[in-house]
Amino acid sequence: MKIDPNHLCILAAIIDAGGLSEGAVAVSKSQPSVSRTIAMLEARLGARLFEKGRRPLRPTELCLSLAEQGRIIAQASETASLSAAHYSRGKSGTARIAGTPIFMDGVIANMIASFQGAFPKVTINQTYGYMAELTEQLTAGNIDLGICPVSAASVPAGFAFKPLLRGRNVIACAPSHPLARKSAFKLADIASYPWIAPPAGSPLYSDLRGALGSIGITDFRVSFTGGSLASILSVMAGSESLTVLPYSVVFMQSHSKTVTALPVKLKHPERELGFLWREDRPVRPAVQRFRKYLESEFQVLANHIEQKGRAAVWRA
Amino acid sequence: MKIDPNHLCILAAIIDAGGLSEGAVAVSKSQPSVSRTIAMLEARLGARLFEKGRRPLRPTELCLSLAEQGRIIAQASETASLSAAHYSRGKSGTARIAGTPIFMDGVIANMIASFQGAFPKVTINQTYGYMAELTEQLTAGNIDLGICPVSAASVPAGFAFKPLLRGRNVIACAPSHPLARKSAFKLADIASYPWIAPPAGSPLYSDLRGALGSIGITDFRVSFTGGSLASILSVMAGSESLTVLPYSVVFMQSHSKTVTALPVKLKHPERELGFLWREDRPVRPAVQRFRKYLESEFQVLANHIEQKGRAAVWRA
DNA sequence: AGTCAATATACCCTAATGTTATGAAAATTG
DNA sequence: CAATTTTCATAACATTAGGGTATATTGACT
Repeated sequence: MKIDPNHLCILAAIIDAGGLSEGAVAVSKSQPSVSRTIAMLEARLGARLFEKGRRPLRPTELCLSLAEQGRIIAQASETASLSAAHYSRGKSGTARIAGTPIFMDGVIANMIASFQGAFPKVTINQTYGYMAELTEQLTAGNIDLGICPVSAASVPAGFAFKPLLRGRNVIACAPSHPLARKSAFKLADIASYPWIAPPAGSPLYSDLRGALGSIGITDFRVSFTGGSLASILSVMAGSESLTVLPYSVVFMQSHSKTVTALPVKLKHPERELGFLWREDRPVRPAVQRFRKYLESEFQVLANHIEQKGRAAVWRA
Repeated sequence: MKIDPNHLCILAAIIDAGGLSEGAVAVSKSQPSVSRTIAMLEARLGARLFEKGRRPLRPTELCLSLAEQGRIIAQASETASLSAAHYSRGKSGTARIAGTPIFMDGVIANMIASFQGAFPKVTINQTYGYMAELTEQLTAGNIDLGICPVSAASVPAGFAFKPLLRGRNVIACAPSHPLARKSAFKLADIASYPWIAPPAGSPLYSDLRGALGSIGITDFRVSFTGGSLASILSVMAGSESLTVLPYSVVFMQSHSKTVTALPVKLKHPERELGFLWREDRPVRPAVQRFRKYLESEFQVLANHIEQKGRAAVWRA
């Protein structure tokens, strides 16, 4: 015979509360309702659950063993409620994000770290990809959110885009670089250093030529290409190489003193870094939470960048 | 928000069974019923439990974590059902019995042992007492069943009595006793040995005089009195003492070769050993089970006693 | 594209559960 | 020990969650 788990919970509540009336309050039901529920349970079980004619209701041994299970059930039910609440407030769950490697490594990774500090039960699933892969993965439902530089005009149909940071590229080098230590230098000097090119196919790669062209440099030597941010920084630290990086990336690395920006005004790309997602997909709470978190982080970051950048890089 | 434990069970069933329809079968409900239950749950949670528009129904992560609890609940519910079934079949629970010490130790204890072998989850709560205490304890609800010699006529109002064994007392002694080794002896010889008297107040004590009187012995020396069965047997084994015991007790001890009965025909008491209980009290299944068990054991015992007794004791 | 199998909806109905008012009985207290 | 209080049970009634059958809908597969 199957016993309704609810009834077992009520049983446990009565016993733990020390009385039918108190138990009724504990499960927020009326006293008669609980009384009748017990009576029906007894009838179905064909056994008494409380000794007859005792006013401080005394449970039988059967009742006690059933209440044991009732407690377990109440506990599980409570846990379920909590995890549902957690989930729908975005405090647990999974957010699957993907983005361009340089940004993910140079900017987002830091934010993920602090996000995880605040919401440790949210699992972040991070992968890499450029625009084409991102739209593909979003459509396939493999990721929830893309993060990449997009020119607002080129957002594909069916996708939503929320800009976070305007694109500002800078010429980056190691802090120990000869040019970084000069207060002033000629643009022509720049061209003589070896260049690190971002991974082929990345938006940065095309930015590189455009940016240098904008300051009259068309001829330069590429000494290293295709690496991740980590390898770019390593190469840069051990050489006199230059490269073009988003200022946000340089800024985020500034505390580690591995990279700095030269005070050269480049032509900035039309693109803005932002979120990309399919607008026809429901947004899971954890994703929503993560998005909001990054948005506020980026707002702070954007201010800092604007101030520091104006002072140190495009002061010209 | 409180989640109905039943719904969590259903969730678990669906996932474990690998489909809504199979899950419905698993919880023995119709498919539409389960479908609607899920839909309502989703509405209340404000979150999807299964991904929309996927035919082999795919659970969301929230669903999985809820199902986890559902499994716990199903398990607890199952356990509760089982323990209820066990209980109402008398396979678990408690039986509180009390009886006269000599019978409890000499006869019932053995039966309890075998009963416990058959029903290990039934707790037997054994205490001692004579008629007066038994009726008192029964009325107070401290015990479920009394076991003692009662003359059918003297059953108090409100009590029920079920006879198990007619009273047959014998003269008992150690197997090594001089009289036990003789094939024949005069009754007068008996009187010369020291006597062990049963505990004062016990029915046996009054039986002692009556029985010996019936064979013409009125003058005898009491060397030991008041002990339990164990002490009586010990004293008897180490001396040439005689005593009067129920033949059932002597019979049950026969395998241990610590006591034997002299072939003397005594006047048997009017009383019969039997169960005593209050007929206005509901009988718990475990008590019922125990009672039935003892009844059948006693039936067998009664036959054995009748045969063996006729052959060895009251053959005269 | 058509078929099949799985899930969702519509509809009706029963039974469980809730509420308030009230009765009964055990426990407590003067 | 009678009066009172506390606690539980019952009655009567309203509501609705939840069950079933029949049927529509929709992914998935050939």
